[in-house]
Amino acid sequence: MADVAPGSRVAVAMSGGVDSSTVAALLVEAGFDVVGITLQLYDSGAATGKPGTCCAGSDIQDARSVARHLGIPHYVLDFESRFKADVIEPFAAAYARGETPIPCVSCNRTVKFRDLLTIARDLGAAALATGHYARRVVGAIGPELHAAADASRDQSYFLFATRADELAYLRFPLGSAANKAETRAHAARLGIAIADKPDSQDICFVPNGDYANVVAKLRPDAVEPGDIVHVDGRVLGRHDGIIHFTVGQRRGVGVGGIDGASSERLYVVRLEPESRRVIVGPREALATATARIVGLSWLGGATTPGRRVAGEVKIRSAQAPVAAELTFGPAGEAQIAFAAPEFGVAPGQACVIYDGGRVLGGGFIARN
RNA sequence: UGGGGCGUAGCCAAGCGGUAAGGCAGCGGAUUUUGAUUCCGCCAUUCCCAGGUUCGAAUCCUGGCGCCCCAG
Repeated sequence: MADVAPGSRVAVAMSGGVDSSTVAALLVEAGFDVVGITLQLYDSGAATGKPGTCCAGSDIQDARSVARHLGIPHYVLDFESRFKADVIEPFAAAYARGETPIPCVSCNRTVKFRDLLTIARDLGAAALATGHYARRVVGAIGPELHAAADASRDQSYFLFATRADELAYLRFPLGSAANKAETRAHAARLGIAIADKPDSQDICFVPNGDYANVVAKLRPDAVEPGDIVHVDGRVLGRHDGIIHFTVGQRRGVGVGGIDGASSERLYVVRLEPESRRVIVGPREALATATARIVGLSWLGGATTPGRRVAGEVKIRSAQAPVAAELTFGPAGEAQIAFAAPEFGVAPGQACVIYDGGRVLGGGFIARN
């Protein structure tokens, strides 16, 4: 926050969780004119009783009481329709297409860093702070996005689509925290009642982790049963809809020990929405050397087609970066070549490329 | 109805007289602001059925029943 004038107004995106509540408290303590903003993103009734998610109904109450405790103004904005259009519907559409969406990225790039950010500006705030574990480092030509100091909590993967102009306005005060315990210690020290609240997990708008049920309601057409087919051609069984599967998945396929077949673990290798087939095979069948990414977002300089960039990539959040090379393709596209084969490269998921701890950019893994 | 083989958990399968391996699937948990992966734990008082031998049987014997293969 060093580059924000002391005492100036700062907006804080308060989800009602420990992290963003602590950010608000720390900024109040540091003397900023803090304004809390909480978004109502979906029907809170549907998620009632589901603790630990980032934006649930009860969390709005938590955010409100933290703001009251801190003595700061607090606004709750109804973003339900935008969230539905920009996050939930694309989420369902992706599953219907046989992809595995990553709603947190959609949410950050639209509802939070586009819409909420605009409102923060309208409120006269000099910056918008969030509770993300990522670092914003001011480099030679402007702010850069870096992984959090605590690699185990790093959330930069979910922020790869952040644009330079947005990054200029954003602040992530927790990015340099040593670990979550440090955040909780701050929360306790600053008298935040929810200092011990569990971490969020699962998709915030999906109660009980049953995302397929949410997809089914929005896209009943996408829930047609089909065959489960082995890569060698054998039909092993039936499934209840392609939306229940993701590339790389092992459990829940339900086709172990088929009629004398070898008792090897079977993974989902590919989804074929046209024929509604789920193709499964041994782990080796998942090995992938390259991936085409679309919807490229780039913070690392020129994107001239043919230009190559060596770095490390993540194709899922909870994974150590692995060596790879990116080659820019036509507008918005790039090709990734992994130094060693990757297993479980799922279309729809994000592929983020790093240079050391710095996020250069990323995109979404395309099918085929 | 001659010959041969086999019947162990949802599936595959070890065991060959000493008190039921393992794998797959499934279930539970840990991890995780996506989906997954991974890891940990659980999962046959019982071996097709009925008798018998034995201190002791899934393992040996007898008789059933059920499959499979070859030959008619």
